[in-house]
Amino acid sequence: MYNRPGSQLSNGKGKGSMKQLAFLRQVPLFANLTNSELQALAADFVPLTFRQHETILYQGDQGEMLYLIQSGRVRIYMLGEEGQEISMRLMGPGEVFGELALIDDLPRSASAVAMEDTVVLTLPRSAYLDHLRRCPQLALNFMRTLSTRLRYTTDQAGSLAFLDVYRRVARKLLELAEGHGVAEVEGVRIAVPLTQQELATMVGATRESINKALAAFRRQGLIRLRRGQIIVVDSQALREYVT
Amino acid sequence: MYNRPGSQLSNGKGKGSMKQLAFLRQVPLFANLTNSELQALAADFVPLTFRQHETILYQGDQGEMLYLIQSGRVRIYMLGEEGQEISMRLMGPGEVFGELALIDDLPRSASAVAMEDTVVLTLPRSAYLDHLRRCPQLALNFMRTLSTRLRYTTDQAGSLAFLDVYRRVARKLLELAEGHGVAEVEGVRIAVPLTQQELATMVGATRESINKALAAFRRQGLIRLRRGQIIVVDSQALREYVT
DNA sequence: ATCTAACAGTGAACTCCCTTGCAGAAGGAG
DNA sequence: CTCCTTCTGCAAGGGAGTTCACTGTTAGAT
Repeated sequence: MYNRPGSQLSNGKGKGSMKQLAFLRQVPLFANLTNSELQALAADFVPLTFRQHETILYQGDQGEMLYLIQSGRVRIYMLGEEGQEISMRLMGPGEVFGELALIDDLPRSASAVAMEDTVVLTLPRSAYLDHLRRCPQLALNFMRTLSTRLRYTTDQAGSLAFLDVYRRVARKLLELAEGHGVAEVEGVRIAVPLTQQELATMVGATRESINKALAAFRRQGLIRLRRGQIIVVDSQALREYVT
Repeated sequence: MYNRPGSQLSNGKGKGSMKQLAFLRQVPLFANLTNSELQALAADFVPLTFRQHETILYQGDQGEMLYLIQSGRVRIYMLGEEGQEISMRLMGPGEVFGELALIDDLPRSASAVAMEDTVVLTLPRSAYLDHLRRCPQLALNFMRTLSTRLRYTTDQAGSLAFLDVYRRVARKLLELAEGHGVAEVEGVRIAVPLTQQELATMVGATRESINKALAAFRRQGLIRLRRGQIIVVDSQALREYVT
């Protein structure tokens, strides 16, 4: 775009475009795109803001948007027959959700809720398909994203089938520390406000079972607990526990 | 390459190409491709034959091939720490596996075994990537395939988390009847030789639990059992049971 | 400053399912 | 035909995890 003066970049949508572009460039889905491709994408994005605990999209709805998290955290979950939740994934900035419904045109398979105040960039279905058609690199990235997701989900199913609750909790803690952790003096703090109930939905167990597992890990000095906060002290020991 | 007349279609590999093309055309992954695109693909496929119970690929291996089932059935499964199996899916003619490793270059996440004598068409990684680049329709189809798989896997994880063994069995029976069933006088026969042990790995339970569930369903007249064969008599009642 | 709702911690009873163990039936190999 | 292996069918016992019931704690509202 820098070789096309007076671009549409500085129009209404494009506020803070330089920063925006820098952000988009580091999103895996948009890796290795040319400047003009990125700018074309950026022009179509519409930001939306959600408060903590607000629902972004509902399971069963028709899917018309792709969502990219700019800031905040989003939890994706499914609802069982009797209202039980199971969380499929927990996402942060740079991650994308809502893509499936765009491709196969089926209703949304899960709901999405903001865990904190969150800003998402939305891209309408038709625009996304357009870009996919025009930009082979984007298509390739998208396949890679889907592959990654597929491996992750498969893995999750595997751990539900193989592991007991304690191990599933340990595993999830490590995953959360890896993906949403910040290093501190005590250890790696999981930087998402997370109730035991929510953690329970992520490993497919009850809140009480999670409480027991966490208490055990705390007694062994593997983790430290604050209200709504978990600090992984000895990730090595946790890792060994899972094995 | 594909617009070069006197194509390499009728060379060594292309034996029975008319039939081959007809087969490829009905594979979802290759839907809506032009003749020349299909022929280009067909020229790169190499058929391989596997006997019943032979392993086609091993979890942990490096993935260099895409597999398309021409005839037979293939079961995909993962191995747990202590050698326990969990089956991820059961596939028949026209279905594709081994695609993930092609895209993200990671080791195979699961093993594949032939449930019957099976013929697969294999496509080398580089050839597939080539075709993906050249043929946008193929790329789109591939995304759709991945989407479908992702929904399926997510669903599986959900049922592991939500449902008890009886319901999981009922659900799996319906799915098998749908995907691999043949209509008969008694009901829909599941046309895959399937031991209770294998069924157990598909729902994440023990062989004994499966036996109990099947016996219960048989007593209620929902299914009929032969050795290695299951006939779904009352699929409606089964469906209601799951709910 | 107090009240209230949501969150965290724990124990007892119960339940589903796994484990263990065994016996009968069916199929393939010799 | 007979042996041996694999598959199927049960049942008692045990254990991991859920359900239920309750108390203590903390944040946020009034």
